[in-house]
Amino acid sequence: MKSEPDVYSIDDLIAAGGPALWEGCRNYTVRNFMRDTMKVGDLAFFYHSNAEPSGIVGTMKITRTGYPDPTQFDPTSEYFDPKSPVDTPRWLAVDVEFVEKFSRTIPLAELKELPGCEEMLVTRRGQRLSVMPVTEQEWNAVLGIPGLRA
DNA sequence: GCCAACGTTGGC
DNA sequence: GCCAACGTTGGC
Repeated sequence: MKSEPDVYSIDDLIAAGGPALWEGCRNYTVRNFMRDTMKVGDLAFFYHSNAEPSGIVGTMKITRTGYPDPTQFDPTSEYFDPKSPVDTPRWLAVDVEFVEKFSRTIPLAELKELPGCEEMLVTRRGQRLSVMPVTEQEWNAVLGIPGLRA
């Protein structure tokens, strides 16, 4: 799950001290992931995009899935969507809870070189989804990097 | 700041 | 329902 750290970083999630709304996704593929694929208890990587460097910074847990994103109905929110019907909300959100912050960022370039992550979606050229699935093999390959928990 | 990739919109 | 134009993402 990607977020620009200038907007919302893993430190912001830590500071939340508990489950936090993962809001503002306005892409139908991501919406469908939130609705159909993500389950309570699932683990996720926290990825900083548009960062220096961009990469994985830690992990979190999904604590609530696929419910209407309240920001779509909030005219004061930058994510307000006046075309979303109140009775059939167009956009969904999930709640996430901080699990772990790594000792360093794992940059995108390192992910591309990491054995077991050759097919990892986030490393694919042109891949712009803010939420995408990770295989167990990829998960284990990242967590197997020495020294992340130093 | 550039630009490739690709999702979305809207005319027809 | 096609597809060109447009907008956004996000690495570099």
